[in-house]
Amino acid sequence: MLNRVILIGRLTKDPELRYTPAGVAVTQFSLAVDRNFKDQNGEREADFINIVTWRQLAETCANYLRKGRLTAVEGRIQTRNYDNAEGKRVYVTEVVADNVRFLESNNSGNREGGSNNGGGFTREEGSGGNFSRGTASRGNQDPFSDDGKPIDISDDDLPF
Amino acid sequence: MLNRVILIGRLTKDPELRYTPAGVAVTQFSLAVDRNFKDQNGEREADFINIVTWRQLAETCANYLRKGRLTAVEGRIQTRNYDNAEGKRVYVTEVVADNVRFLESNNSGNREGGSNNGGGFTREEGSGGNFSRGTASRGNQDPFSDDGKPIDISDDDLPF
Amino acid sequence: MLNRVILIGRLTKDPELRYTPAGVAVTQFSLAVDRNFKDQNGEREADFINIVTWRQLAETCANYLRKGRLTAVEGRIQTRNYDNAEGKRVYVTEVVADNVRFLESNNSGNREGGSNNGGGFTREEGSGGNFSRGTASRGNQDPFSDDGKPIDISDDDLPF
Amino acid sequence: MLNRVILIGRLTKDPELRYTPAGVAVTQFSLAVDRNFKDQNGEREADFINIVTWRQLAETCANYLRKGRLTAVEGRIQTRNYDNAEGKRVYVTEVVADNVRFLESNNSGNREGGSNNGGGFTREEGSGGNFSRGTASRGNQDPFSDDGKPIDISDDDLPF
DNA sequence: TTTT
DNA sequence: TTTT
Repeated sequence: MLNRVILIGRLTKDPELRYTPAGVAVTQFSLAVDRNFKDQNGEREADFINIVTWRQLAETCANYLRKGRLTAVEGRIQTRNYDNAEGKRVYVTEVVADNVRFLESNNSGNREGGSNNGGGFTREEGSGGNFSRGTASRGNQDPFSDDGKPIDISDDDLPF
Repeated sequence: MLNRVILIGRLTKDPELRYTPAGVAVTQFSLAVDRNFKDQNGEREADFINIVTWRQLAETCANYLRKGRLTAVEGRIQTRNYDNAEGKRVYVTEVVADNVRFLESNNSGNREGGSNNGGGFTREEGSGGNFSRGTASRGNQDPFSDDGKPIDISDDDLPF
Repeated sequence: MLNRVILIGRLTKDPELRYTPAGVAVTQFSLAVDRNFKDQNGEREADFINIVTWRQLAETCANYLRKGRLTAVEGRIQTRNYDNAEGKRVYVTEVVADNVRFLESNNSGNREGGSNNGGGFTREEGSGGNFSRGTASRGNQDPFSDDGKPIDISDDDLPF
Repeated sequence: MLNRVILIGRLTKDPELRYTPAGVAVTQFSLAVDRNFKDQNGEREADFINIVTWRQLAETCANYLRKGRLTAVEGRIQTRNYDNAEGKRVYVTEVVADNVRFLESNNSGNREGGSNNGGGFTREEGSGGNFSRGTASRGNQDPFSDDGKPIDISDDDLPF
């Protein structure tokens, strides 16, 4: 049907890049999104929302996002469940992102070092996908290039 | 910061209306949102997303939504956690709705009986809120009347 | 950067399907979206929003949407301008849709005749696109299949 | 029905604050939103989208937004029309914002001078609105305080 | 009438 | 140029 989410918040940690057995890149991170209102103690709370990205977008996120960075995420809510070690069913709700925007430059001398002059963005690529797999280095002069959409990866591929 | 969700799906059950100790109405339901793609078996899966509504919107949802109804929901993602009976921390992710749209009329002879000629909607009221509490009956001839962020300014007022 | 629109409203007329000189399908229609508030006379006004769809999505819209149908549209706002016959510059703002959802079935005995059991949808396909061109007949048993995104068509292609 | 827009872009000029005859503040500005794809010449174009804000939000925008600032806007598409000096009907499509987020601090020594440590935001207040009118000075130590749709209910109130 |  |  229709399922659309747009968030702006800050990463609670550096993103984690993994690969499925089939070599597909997956990056996860959590976004702290401050609420627009204060609680009864006058404190502004936040929602901590788990984000998942796939393939090229996963690699770009792993390369350019860092803890604390202000970031915009567009995607859809996904629910899934699995049985944990104790045999109990665990329900997971997360946002599968297909568009991520870096709202702050990487000016600190971290490994990427790049200065992104005013907001990089990246979208999940089309399904025709000759995307690089099995490696986090894109060797692309402009990490914020563009593209389309889709998802042809089964949940069975998930490494988590 | 910014946190916006828009969903269209069908209720998996009738909604559940409760009241807080302070008498505030809360309605919960789950929306099945079909995915736009098929899994590896060619099956179209769905995401099951928990929705929470408060106050007058909660009462309207309890009165007019039913299992299976096609429904649009607008709101924000909320995360919270609590310790369950076994002392384990449970993490919850849900959508707090502030706008719900009934996309199908209640034509079947159920208790509401109302025919909503082409799509009712309802919005959460402002915070000033002298909302009715402690009762599910609104006694309003048109449940799909107004709401929310009105703008009581005529176009004639425009300085441009 | 980021540019996302989601609308639910009713078509003010039947959609219009055209083709660019290069044979690319384009469908336009206008959506009447009722406002959530009433004006100073107690009347509920509407916004009339122009929608454009391309390629396969254009053909599906032309085939299945009709005047008055309740429809959900997801896309982005586009602005463009051109000089009209009198040499005056005209500014256009419209929504380029990449996801359209038919919220009402085609139950009346119109040419499509199809009953869409509870909400069809369709998304713009990926760029790999071997989409049919030059014809409005899709000959597809399921018009509500899925797909990805992109747009590799220049504005010069526009037939309007 | 449903009408939601979310944009991230840069102001093309300083915002313009005006007042209606009744003394209601209105601020207008235009947002340049870069497209996610390049045109046939390999150039990245932008959409130039007109934004309108009302009342307190208008005054905050006038005080804190400046040309070139990266800004997030949430609102709805509005269409209206009027007859111009030559008696020709002019059609206008614009976004009425109810939530604006300043994604860059005002670090340059401009009149506001404020450093907004990581993103200010502001929401349109509820309709109950005893908003200040007829003046642009808010006299508020923190212009990025809260507002909008608060929920004054503690988690302890939850019946589940 | 367009921003970095 | 506007829908139910």
